Amino acid sequence: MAKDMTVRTERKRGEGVQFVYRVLRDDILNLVLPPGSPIDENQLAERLSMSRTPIREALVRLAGEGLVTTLPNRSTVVSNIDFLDLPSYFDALTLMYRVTTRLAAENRTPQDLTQIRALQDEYARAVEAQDAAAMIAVNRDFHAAIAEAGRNSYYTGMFSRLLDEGRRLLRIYYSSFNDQLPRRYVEEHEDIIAAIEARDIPRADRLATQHADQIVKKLQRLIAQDRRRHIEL
Amino acid sequence: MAKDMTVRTERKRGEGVQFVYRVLRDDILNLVLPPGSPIDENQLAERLSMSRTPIREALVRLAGEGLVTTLPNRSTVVSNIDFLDLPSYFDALTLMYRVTTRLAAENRTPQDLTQIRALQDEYARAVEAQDAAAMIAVNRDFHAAIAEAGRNSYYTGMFSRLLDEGRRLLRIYYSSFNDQLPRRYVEEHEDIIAAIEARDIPRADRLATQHADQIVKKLQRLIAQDRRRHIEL
DNA sequence: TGTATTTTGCTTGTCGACAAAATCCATGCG
DNA sequence: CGCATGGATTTTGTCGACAAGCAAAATACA
Repeated sequence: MAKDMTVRTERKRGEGVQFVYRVLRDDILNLVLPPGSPIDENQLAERLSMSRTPIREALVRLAGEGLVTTLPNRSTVVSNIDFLDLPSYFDALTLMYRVTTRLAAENRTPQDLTQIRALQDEYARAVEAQDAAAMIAVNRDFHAAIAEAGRNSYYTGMFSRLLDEGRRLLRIYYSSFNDQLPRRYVEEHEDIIAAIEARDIPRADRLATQHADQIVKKLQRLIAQDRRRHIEL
Repeated sequence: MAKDMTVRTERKRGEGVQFVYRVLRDDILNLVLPPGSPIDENQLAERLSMSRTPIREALVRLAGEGLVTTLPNRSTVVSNIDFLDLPSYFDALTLMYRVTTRLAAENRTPQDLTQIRALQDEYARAVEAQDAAAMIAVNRDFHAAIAEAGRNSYYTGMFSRLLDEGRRLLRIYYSSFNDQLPRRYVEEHEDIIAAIEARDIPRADRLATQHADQIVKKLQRLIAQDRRRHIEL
């Protein structure tokens, strides 16, 4: 029989929605709920032992972020990853990589640098441990920290959303990860940090562009492979 | 006595949330509800003659877009415009002006051009009529249409949100509008359209940058004036 | 008179219930 | 045998109710 997923924690008033939101968000980004999965409100309400109202509010939030799609009068489902739109996604991602890294080189404080370095260390450990899930999550946080150092809340907001969206994509294609690329990413991160520390804006821009291209190309290759496999079945 | 604001339209099931959302959004963007206004759920529920549930869902959506702020266990209020963050805003706006216009020059179809021209005509009419509200709204749609022509849904999404946010700012400072600048904007729009039609990407980029700088500088001047006025009181 | 504390009133967060809509399923017809 | 029809069931959208939480009013006290 399946594991009992019921969660019956005592929660303070007001924390309910946030709790549901986080649970669902994590499950979606980690592909525990793969794209297309229907989300049953009643079932969730029972599982988390709360009423449907907070569940619905969490779903509305997720829908606002595009992680979930509500079909009127029909079930809400985990949003699909639109593969036709991937070139646009890569384009936007590369642009945000560039502008956030540039701004970081311009505005970083010493505190920002220590924070960024800490995440870089964590990333290196994840690579050493061949822990793909951790690599994906920490990589996200690493670049989010760089964006923070740029001190532009609009960019950090946009970029965070793009990176979250990307987590699902990476999860699909980087699930088994045993080549030498991650190590290369570690080195590229080091270079980026150096440029940010040196306040060398053009170099930061160049490195960020290269790094983004690197990742995008790798993903495109993996996706192309995957496509071919599907066709040849 | 105040006008009776009660709205008692028969609405189909499922349209309730969208209705509230649109009413509130319009009121917020048009400063009918100025920043800081508290939004009372009960009052709204009575005014729109529906229960609090759909109202809350609409508020959650608006909170997700940053247009309202929910203080836990306290009233939700219309989000303030963060004047300290304005340089960041202008920066992000300029960037999005550039990339969307570039992409439009690259990918526009004839249909896109007719759509853009239609909005440009509408804008010119608004300028002629000295209708500031219409100018602001149509200007938004004009640039959104250019973004659409660029065929990158991530950019259009980001840009739309920035433009909406900007509507409030423009509303504050462009409420009385009687100088020669709007006419200049019309001309600049014309030039941008020409560059997009000619698929001249560098020129489109340059013109978009100039146009954005123009608007940003004007706003900064108005804001600086306003600041001084406040201080001198 | 001024400050600390209780009370009161109002607003929000959550709940269970109900009705409209959609889906499912069995039956009947071509 | 396939497809349409219609009722039963599930699921969503909305409602009214109620308790927890906060702010201001009222009270007690120095």
